[in-house]
Amino acid sequence: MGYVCDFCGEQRSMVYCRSDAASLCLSCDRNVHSANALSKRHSRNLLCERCNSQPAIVRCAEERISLCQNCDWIGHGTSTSASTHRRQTINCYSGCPSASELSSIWSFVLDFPSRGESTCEQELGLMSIAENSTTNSRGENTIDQNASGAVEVNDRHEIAKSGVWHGSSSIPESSSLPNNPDQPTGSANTSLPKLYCPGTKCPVPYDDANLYEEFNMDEMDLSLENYEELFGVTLNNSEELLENGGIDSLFGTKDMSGADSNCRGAVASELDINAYFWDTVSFLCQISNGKRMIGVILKQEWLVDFEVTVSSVGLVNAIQPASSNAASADSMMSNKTEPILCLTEKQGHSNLSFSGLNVESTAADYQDCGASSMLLMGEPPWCPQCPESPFSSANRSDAVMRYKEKKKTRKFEKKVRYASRKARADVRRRVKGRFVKAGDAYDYDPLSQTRSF
DNA sequence: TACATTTAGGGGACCACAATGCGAT
DNA sequence: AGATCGCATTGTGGTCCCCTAAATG
Repeated sequence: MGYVCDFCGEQRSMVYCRSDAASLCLSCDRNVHSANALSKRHSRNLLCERCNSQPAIVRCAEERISLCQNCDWIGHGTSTSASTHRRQTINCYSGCPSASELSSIWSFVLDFPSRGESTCEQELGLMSIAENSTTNSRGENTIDQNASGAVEVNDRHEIAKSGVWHGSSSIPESSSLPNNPDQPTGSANTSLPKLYCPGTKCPVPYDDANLYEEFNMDEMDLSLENYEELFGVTLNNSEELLENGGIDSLFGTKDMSGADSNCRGAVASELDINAYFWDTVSFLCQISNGKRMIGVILKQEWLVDFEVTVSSVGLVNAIQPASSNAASADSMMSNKTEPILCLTEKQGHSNLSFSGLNVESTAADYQDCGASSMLLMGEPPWCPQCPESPFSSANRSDAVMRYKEKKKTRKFEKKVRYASRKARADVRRRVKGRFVKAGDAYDYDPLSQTRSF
């Protein structure tokens, strides 16, 4: 069962645009990405035919199916029989390629056995070249070009040229391959993620010391969507998070009954603290009434950010080592790799919501703690797990590997949550950058090449 | 070296309105 | 319990403006 186009909501989606974070049918892909020069530069790829949510990076010749990295690994990385399947790299593209262009990029593009019912394939052949196309003297549609004057096809050097490899091993990274003179420099999405086989095939063995060295809060993804991905456990119910030790067990904290009371001075009034981090997971927490604050501090760099972010609510004083405490500022700052869980509690009851899931929690769920005390303790962040903890070391290792993998492929492009809104904004007229009412005089029309005054 | 001025860069605010969320019916 | 309605909120991009840090005199 496929998914419908994010834009028209009617046609079956076939391509994925990372920039728009949208799955589009071919027709809408063309319409959306022909709007302006910038949108033409969006790198798109086929949609994974298995999960229908991620861009496909390989095509299995045996199964005749396009797969994203994850599905590829699931299908080929774990099965010895399937691991020998011939697979072909799927190149991404930008610009507004014609049907012939697309078929040249994806030789199999007109041969989707599992999508025969879709009308998009027909569109591929019938796709009209609209406003951006020209017709030559022979009445043939010419290929749309992007700002640089050419349809960009991003390949992956030699492996992409030959296009085929076998086995379950990782796709060779671009950097390990000879430079391809044809490769357009600076084109988007040229470095596809390295494939990992968690466990024995992981090219970088999990190493605790290395782990914390690699953590950099600056690169943390602030999305709770990572929960399942990172921990390998589905958070079916927010209560699960708070049961069995709740966040404490998740974070591997220990009893903080003897914690520095200075932390208790950190009180927020009405506030939303947006981000709480723990290693590979990040929480989006909303504190309903400022009764409780949770902070996780990983490294000095992030500590600074944390202070700045919530200084207005007084947490700075709480997480900074108090003068009365034996932990000096130096020791705090030198303890870069040790996360701190700082929980403050003003009242016994508060509402936490985790990404929309409201959680009723009681004071017993958390213990007051002191950041500086944590520092003194010097406990590693991954404290021994409770026996009943769902997060075994194996799961954790998997989570760490997933985190590392994601870290390598992470991009900091602006995420567009609603492609339809973006499309609307892209064509909306403005005055000095500001949207103006329809019908009002404007000085900038995104749809026109030149400004109108 | 200390201070004042200039320059460069970053980030937030602003705008309209369709999409979305959510409570009430 | 599900459907419908109506109101409030959200999110989108280009430009301007303010603030801070760095550079210069």
